[in-house]
Amino acid sequence: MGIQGLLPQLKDIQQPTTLERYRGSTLAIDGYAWLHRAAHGCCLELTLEQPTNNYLRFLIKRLTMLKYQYNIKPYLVFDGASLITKQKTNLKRQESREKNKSLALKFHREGNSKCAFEYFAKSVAITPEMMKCWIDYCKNNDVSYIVAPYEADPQLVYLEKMGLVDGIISEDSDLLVFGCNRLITKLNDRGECIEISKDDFKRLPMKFPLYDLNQDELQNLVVLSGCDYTTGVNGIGIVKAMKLVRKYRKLDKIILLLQRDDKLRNGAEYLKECEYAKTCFKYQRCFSPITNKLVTLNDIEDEDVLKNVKDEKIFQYIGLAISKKTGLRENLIKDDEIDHDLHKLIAIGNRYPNDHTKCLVNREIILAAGMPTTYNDNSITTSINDKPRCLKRSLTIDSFFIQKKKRETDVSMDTFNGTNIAKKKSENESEGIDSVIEKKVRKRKLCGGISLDTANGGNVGSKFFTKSFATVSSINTLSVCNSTNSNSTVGKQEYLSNGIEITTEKRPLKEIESSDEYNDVNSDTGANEIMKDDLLQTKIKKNKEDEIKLDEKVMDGIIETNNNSEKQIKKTPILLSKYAYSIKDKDKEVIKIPLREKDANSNISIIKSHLRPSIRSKSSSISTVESSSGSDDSGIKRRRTPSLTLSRFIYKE
DNA sequence: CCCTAGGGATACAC
DNA sequence: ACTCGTCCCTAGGG
Repeated sequence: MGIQGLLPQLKDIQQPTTLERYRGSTLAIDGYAWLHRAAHGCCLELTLEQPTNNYLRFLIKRLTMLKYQYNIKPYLVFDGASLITKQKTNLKRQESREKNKSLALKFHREGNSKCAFEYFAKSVAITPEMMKCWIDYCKNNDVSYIVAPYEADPQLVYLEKMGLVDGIISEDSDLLVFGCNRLITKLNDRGECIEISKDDFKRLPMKFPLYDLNQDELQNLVVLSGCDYTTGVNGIGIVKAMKLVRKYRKLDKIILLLQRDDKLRNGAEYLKECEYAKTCFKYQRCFSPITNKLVTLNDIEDEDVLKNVKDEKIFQYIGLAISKKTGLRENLIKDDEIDHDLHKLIAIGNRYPNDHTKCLVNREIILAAGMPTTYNDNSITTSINDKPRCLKRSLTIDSFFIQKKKRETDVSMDTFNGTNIAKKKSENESEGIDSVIEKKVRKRKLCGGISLDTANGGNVGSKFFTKSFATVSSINTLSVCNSTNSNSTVGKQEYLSNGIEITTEKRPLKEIESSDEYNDVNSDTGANEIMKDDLLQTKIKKNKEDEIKLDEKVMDGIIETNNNSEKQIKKTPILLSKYAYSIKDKDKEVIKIPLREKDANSNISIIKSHLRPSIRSKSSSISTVESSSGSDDSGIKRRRTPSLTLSRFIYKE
C-alpha cells in the first residue's frame, strides 16, 4: 500500500508528538485503517460470521480518547466503491484471504488456536456491513462521518482542502500525493503519534528535496517509482525517481530516456498508464458535504484534462457517476446529469457503495436477525447443533452489547432460528385471540406502565446504540401492506387468507431498513412495503427524499465542524406509542387509533373494538392455522408459525 | 557505497 | 458473495 519507501525518506521531518497538539481542532480519520486494526481483536468471530462487538469497542475507545481527553472532534471517512482500475488487485487480495481462511479453518478444526488466530488475522475482510455498524454508532453519538464515493484518500484530502478538518489521521503515504497538508500517522492508544506536515518539506535534506517539486512533479515521482495505480519501473525506486524528476521534470522526457536506456519495454504505453494514474490523484470523485454533491478532488478546468475526458477510460480512474436518467453508473462529467441524491444516500451509509439499489445494514443487526450467512465451508458442518453458541440463543441486537443481562421483555427471535417454533405454535393454539392481542399490546408497549422505554432507558436501551434499534422481535412483526394480494410472493413472505402474516426466515434487507432503524418504533404500519424488483427504481426515487430528510440531522452534524462545544453523548428519546395502527383492507389506508397512555386494559379493549369482523368471528381460525412443515415427503414449501401482527386484526369501522 | 526488491517475523487487538 | 499491513534485514546489482 501507499508509496514504497516514501516514509523512510521523510524520516527527518517526522515529528513525534501527541494529540495534545491538536486540542480543540477537528481531525479526519481514515476509517478503514481503524476498522482493520479493530478487526484483529475479533478476527475469528468475523470470519466465522459470528456476532461480536469487539470492533465497535475499539472505535468507542478511540473516540472517547479524542473527545474527552483532547477535545478533538473526529470526522470519520470510510472507503466507498472500488475503482475499476483496482479491481484486479482486489481480486488477488480476495484470493489470498480465501487461502488464509481455509488454512485458519484447518487449524481451527485441529484445535491449534494459535496458528488459527494467525491465519484468521490474515483472512479477515472488512465489509461494508461492519462499516455500517460504526456508522450507526456515529449517527447516535453525534460523530461526523462520511462514506467516500470511491477511495477514502481523496475524500480525506478534500475535507482538509475545504477547511472542514485541520488534519488527517491515517497511515497512508498516498495522502501526501493527493495533496494532504498535515498527516498524522502511527497514532496509538496513548495519544502518541507522528506528524508529517507539508510545511516541513523545506527542512528535508538535500538528498531528497521534496520541497523542490510541485504537486504535479510529486505525482510524476510516485508513478515512476510505483504506487497504487502504476506498477513502477523495474530498478527505479523513490530516490532514483527523485533524481530523474528533478533533472527532467516532465514525465514524457523521463520515460523516453528510460526506454532509450532499455529500462522500459513499452514507453508509450507506460506513459499513458502514468497519465491515467495522475488523474486518480488529481480528479478522483469526492462527495461534498457542503453542497451535497458529487465532485472531483480538484476542479476540472484545465483544457488538457478536458481533452482527456473524451477518452472514456479516464472514468475507470476517477470513478463513474450515477446517472439521473438511467440510475446506473456511467461515464458522466456534467454536474446536472449526475444523481447527487443517490450519491448522498451512499455518503450517509444508507446504501451499499458498490450497489446503490441495495440498502446497507449493520452487520450485527443482520446476524441478530438470523439472516443467512455466507459461511458455508463444506468441510465444516453447519447444523443447528454446530452453530456458535451466541447464534443458538435468542438475542436482540441490544443484547450483543449488554451481554450479561437477559431482558425479560425480550421474546425475540424464536421464530427465526426455529428452536421454539413448536412451543410458540402450541401457545398460539391454546390461547384465544384475546390473550394474543393482550400479549401484543404489552409486547409493543402500547401503554404506559409496562416496561416503558425512557430516554435513559433502564436496562432496555443498548449501551452503545441509544436510539431504539431494530430488535429482532420488531423485525419479526413487520407487516406488508399488500397482504390482501394473496399471490404476493415477494420477499418470500406468504399470507393466509385470513390476513395473518407468515414470516419466513429470509427477509429482504430493505424491510429492515424501512423498519425501526429509520422509523423509530411502530413500524407496524402499511409503510413497510416490500419493494418489488420492477418497481424498485421508482420506489427508490420516491423514498429517496424521505430518507434524506430523515438523515438531514446527521448531515448537519457532518457539516458543522467548527462547533467545539463539548457535547454530552446525546440520548435520542425513544418514542412512546400513543397509537395503534390499522389498515383498511381495500384501499390500504393507514389509520391511527388513539390509545390511552397509561392504561393497558382499556387500550386492549379499544383495539378489540376495532377488530375486523372476520377475525372477531373466526377467532377460532387462529388456533387452526395449518402448518405443512410436518410433512417430510415433499418439495412443499415450509410454512412457519404465523407471526401475528396487530394491524391485521383491527380496522376502523 | 547506494539503491532496490523480496522474504521472514511481527504487531495490531482483547 | 461488495475493501488497503508493515518493519527490518539482506542479497544482489550498479
